[in-house]
Amino acid sequence: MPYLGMRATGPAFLQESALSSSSSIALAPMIAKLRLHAEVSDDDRDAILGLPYVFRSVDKPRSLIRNNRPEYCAIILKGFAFRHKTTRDGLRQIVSFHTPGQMVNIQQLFLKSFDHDIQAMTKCEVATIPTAALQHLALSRVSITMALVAQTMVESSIYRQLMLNVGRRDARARVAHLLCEFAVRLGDEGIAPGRAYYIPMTQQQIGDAVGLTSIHVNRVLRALINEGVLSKKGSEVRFLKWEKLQDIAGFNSRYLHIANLV
Amino acid sequence: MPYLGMRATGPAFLQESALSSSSSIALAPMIAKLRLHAEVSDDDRDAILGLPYVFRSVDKPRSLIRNNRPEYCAIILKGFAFRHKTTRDGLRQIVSFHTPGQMVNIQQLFLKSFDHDIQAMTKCEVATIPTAALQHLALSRVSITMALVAQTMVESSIYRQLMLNVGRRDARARVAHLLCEFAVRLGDEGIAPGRAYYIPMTQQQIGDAVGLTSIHVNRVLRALINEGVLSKKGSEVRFLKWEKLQDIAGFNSRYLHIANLV
DNA sequence: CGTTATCTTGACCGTCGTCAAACAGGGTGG
DNA sequence: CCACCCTGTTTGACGACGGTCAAGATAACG
Repeated sequence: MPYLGMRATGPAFLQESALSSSSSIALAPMIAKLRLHAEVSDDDRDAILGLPYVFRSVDKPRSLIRNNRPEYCAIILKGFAFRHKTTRDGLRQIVSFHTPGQMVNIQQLFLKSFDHDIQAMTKCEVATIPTAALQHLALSRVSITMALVAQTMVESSIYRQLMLNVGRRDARARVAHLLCEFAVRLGDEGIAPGRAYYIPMTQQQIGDAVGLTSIHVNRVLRALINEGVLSKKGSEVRFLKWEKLQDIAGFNSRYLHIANLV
Repeated sequence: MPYLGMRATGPAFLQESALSSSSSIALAPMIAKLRLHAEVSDDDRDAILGLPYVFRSVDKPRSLIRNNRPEYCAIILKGFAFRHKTTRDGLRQIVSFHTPGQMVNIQQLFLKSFDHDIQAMTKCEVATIPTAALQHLALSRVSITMALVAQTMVESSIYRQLMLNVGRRDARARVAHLLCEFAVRLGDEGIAPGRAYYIPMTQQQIGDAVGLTSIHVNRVLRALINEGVLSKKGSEVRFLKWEKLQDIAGFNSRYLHIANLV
């Protein structure tokens, strides 16, 4: 049975357990993310770190959230996840990717129903916070609400950019753009041509994100590799010609609203 | 020179003028929209109605906002507008449509830069509220903040749905889905087969919204009309076979989070 | 070491884009 | 009131980008 600071061992479900609110640094990634787009005072930080939560671990192909349990909000502490929707006949569209520190279902604080799903791309460590506690915090500390909202505003901006890609660019640019975004979101200090980035996406997932089949994603990636723009070994990607990749993608990081990049 | 409650006569720019905060019902559409997704108490309503604003009128192909003026937030009182981005080489993607009562640039309250544009689809009447006044209101009345955020959450949900359409459905379904969404957003009380809906979009705009060329949009619309699914005379659209249109689109209004529809 | 997921490649085909030209409609000015 | 735009719609011919199907090669994993 999971409890504060201890990994859940059973199936990847949130099991009932006593919640503690003693301050801990487990939620620190959340602070770091919030500070990318808003001011977070030390008081705010402490209030967040003092939130009650349950720690759990979710294995790869499983859902981070459960639609029938709106009373918990999930924060990724480690690993990657993606948000996706599906059509009636099973076609999937990935609409966003999530990295450590992000709260993946804030909308539960504001909307009644949850109409999509969030899956772990890698093994994930997740903190689950009771929605009620979060609501209380949001009401009592407006600055935290503002920071959370700023984060969702950035997510919206990323949605808009992805829409432009999927709707108006060709396959090559779409794939290149996705890689550019990942590179910038993962590497805080500029892109080094030789450095390896861990991008654990299957070609199927890339296709689902940019509206292509995995087969065509493969053709595009092969071409980029043959041209020496990037190299790839498993999930390790190296950006050999970063400028050229950005050019192919029509990429400009402005839409990510990362303060120290603008 | 525009002043409270009076139409601006000059070019469609916000001219400087004295701001009044005497309560007026001009902002009432905003209340109505907020109440679609959140509780708005009478006190909150009065606080919103008491906001200072400048009334102005924007003609069809012009921008509702000016990127260099983040100190004002715009609310549509009458008319339609759309939000769009463009690639380097001029390809346009419309990412959302906006109807009366919506604040089109709340993100200015949270993010520094504004990386896209909002244009009037029809002649629009707009109220422009000083960002500072709105910020003050948001800080002092958390419930209003919550209502505004709920609205942006719904907008995000619409983004995700559009992404699914553009990324994973064929042209026929995409166009049908766009029409379904408009019908539901415009008609509050269900879709009457004979009723005319005013949908003032060019086929070029439909294409820009769903990632198609205007030419192909035309082919799809022609087909739908020939099959008797809908009829169209100028901007007047009639949904003759509403069930069938929904079926073609794979449409389900859940993602719009309209309370009385769920 | 076997089993399964993922990647890779080729051949073929369809949806949708491109190009071009004609047509309708609504506003403006003579 | 008609001529004349300009914008938007409509249609056809043609081609390409990317999907589909199928099969084999690699890599991941228990």
